Amino acid sequence: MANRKPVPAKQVARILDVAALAGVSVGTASKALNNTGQLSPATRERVRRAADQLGFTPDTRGRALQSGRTYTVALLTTDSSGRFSNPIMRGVEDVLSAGELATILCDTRDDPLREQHYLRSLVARRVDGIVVTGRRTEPRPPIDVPLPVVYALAASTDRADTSVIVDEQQGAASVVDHLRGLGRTRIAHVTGPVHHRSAAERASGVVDHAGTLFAAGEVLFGDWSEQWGRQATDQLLRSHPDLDAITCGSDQIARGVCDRLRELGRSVPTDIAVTGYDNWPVMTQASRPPLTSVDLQLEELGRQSAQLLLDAIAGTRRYGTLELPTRLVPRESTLGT
Amino acid sequence: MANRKPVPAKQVARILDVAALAGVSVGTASKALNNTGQLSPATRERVRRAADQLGFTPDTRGRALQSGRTYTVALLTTDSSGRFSNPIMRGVEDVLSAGELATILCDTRDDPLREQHYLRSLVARRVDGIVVTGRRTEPRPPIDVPLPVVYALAASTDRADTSVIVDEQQGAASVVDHLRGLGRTRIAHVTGPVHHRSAAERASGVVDHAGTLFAAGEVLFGDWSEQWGRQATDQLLRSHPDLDAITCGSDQIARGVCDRLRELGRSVPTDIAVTGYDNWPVMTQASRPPLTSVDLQLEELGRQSAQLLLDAIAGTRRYGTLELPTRLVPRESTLGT
DNA sequence: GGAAAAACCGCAAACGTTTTCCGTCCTGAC
DNA sequence: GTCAGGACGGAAAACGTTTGCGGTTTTTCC
Repeated sequence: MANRKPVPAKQVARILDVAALAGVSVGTASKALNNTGQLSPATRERVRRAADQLGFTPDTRGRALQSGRTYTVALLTTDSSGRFSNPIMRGVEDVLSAGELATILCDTRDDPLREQHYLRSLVARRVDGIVVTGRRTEPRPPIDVPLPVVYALAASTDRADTSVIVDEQQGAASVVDHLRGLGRTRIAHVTGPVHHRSAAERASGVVDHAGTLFAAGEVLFGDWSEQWGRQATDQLLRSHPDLDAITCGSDQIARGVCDRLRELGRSVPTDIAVTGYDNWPVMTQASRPPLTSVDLQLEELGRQSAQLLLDAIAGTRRYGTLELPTRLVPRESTLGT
Repeated sequence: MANRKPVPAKQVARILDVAALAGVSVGTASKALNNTGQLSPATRERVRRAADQLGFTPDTRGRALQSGRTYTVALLTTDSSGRFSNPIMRGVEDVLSAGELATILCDTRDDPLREQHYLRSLVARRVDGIVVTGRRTEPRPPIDVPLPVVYALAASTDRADTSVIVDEQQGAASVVDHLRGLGRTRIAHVTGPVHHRSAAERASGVVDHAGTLFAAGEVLFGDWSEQWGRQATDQLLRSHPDLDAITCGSDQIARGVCDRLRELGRSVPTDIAVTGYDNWPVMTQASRPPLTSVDLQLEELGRQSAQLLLDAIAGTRRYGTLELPTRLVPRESTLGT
């Protein structure tokens, strides 16, 4: 880590250089490379050769200025951990990179000042559109920019905005259906803080869909930790010793439940089946036994969001909220070995 | 999700509009807004007012074309999970967003074709520079672009390139020092695959630095799972029943070790102290007891990388590899309660 | 062989900035 | 009253591309 040298001034080829080498005008060169206008096949080929020879790549800055589009979109997220925004980002990129769009990542860290800063910067850059996402599913106030926007995972509070979210009720229902199919008839539910929208929705989904199969009196709200899963297990077994299934609002809670049941000598799933939620591999795989869980299909959510954003950019905007289905992933914690 | 309306044609103000409103030429307007040239305070103020009134934000496209810089850099990563690249990204953003630079995220998913695709796109965009990172620490082949590049976490195989990596040896040594300070004298090490560079480096760091305190005969290589941690614990207790500390190459392994020790009725840390590595909160916090671990300081690594990239862009490039220190985070698994 | 039509290609404007250079006006000194 | 110099602001080029229009050449047809 010592010596310093000046960076050599790299000269990249411009279309002017290509045109000169091919012996044509820049306009002609442009047409040749973009397969537009009417040119003889011979000149087209000659220009292409020249471009190859010089390693020419058209400067998107010029193109952006001319076309009015930057072929850039931004992902604005509050989820620093990336637990949720990473899969969404992958889905978004999937769709966008096919269309030669690039994605700028802006992590607001839940700081309104940072958010404002980023928005100004993005508007200055004339990005083609913005995908807004978060780590929680509570609806959020819309952002105020003269650009197409799609809200992913957390809907906009303005119902007229375009939002794509997860159908939590359906996810919870699929868990209940799964357990019913396995003959379970006395179901409980343990989840996170009552004021978390996802906790509340998953809980009501389970309770509503289970009907008389819900045998635990009430849902146990706590936090998203394994610790709480263990504690809740004790509570449940004391108040309702005859349970044969415990559904959880997250994989962490479910893992705590499994751990505690094992410590108490109760077999999962023979005595009691356990289900998680989120399908977080690091939890579902490491749990003993591995957890049946609900996959949020966030990559698909990202893809859909990106597609809607592209539509909005193209001028055909869809208004309102789109709810996407989840996918149940059965594992040993309900199926056994 | 039904009706479709055409998006109204949003007209954003150009500097021409500002100039017209202020009654000056565009050149003058530019100077007024950028505090350059020599203008009377009165005109300067008049132009500013006009800009405010129109909500004018200068179009970075024009600026980029004129200045030769795009004020955009890319983070090229192979780490889809984001486990490592997320903190690095945060650090990078920290430094870059202060300079009004934006960060494009490119996830290659370990696919050389995708990587090529992204590189072409980035060169076409004339980004100012690229930070290359990965989820593993093995040195990687350099990328071939006419741009400043900094390699973060995984160094370039070309030693003349600029790389910023973690000093794994130092991290391992700090664990040993910690245990020695607590009076532990019979230390073992359990880690991941032998052909993983980070596993090998951490292992040799522990062995070399522990000297005669290393009492386990040899390092146990396996995989990065809790399962392996549990299994290795059995092996170790059989072969070396008198151990008083087990150091692990990852937090997952360490958690497995703790779980198994508890199942066997051995107290952590009274009987045996346990340490992890990576300081992954979801593991260190959830483990019983919480894990003493080594923090990789990835955010700092991101900041340093970004700073070196800025230097390179400015023309003062530093060649070679910079190794950053880690930070030991003591918790109950060595300290007790 | 001539005219009409088609094929081909160049010119110049346009996108939105910044910056250099130059002209005009004013001030003040002699 | 003239001139030098400074203060101020405008005109135009430059960045790199795309595209509409018009001009020139070639082909086609009678």
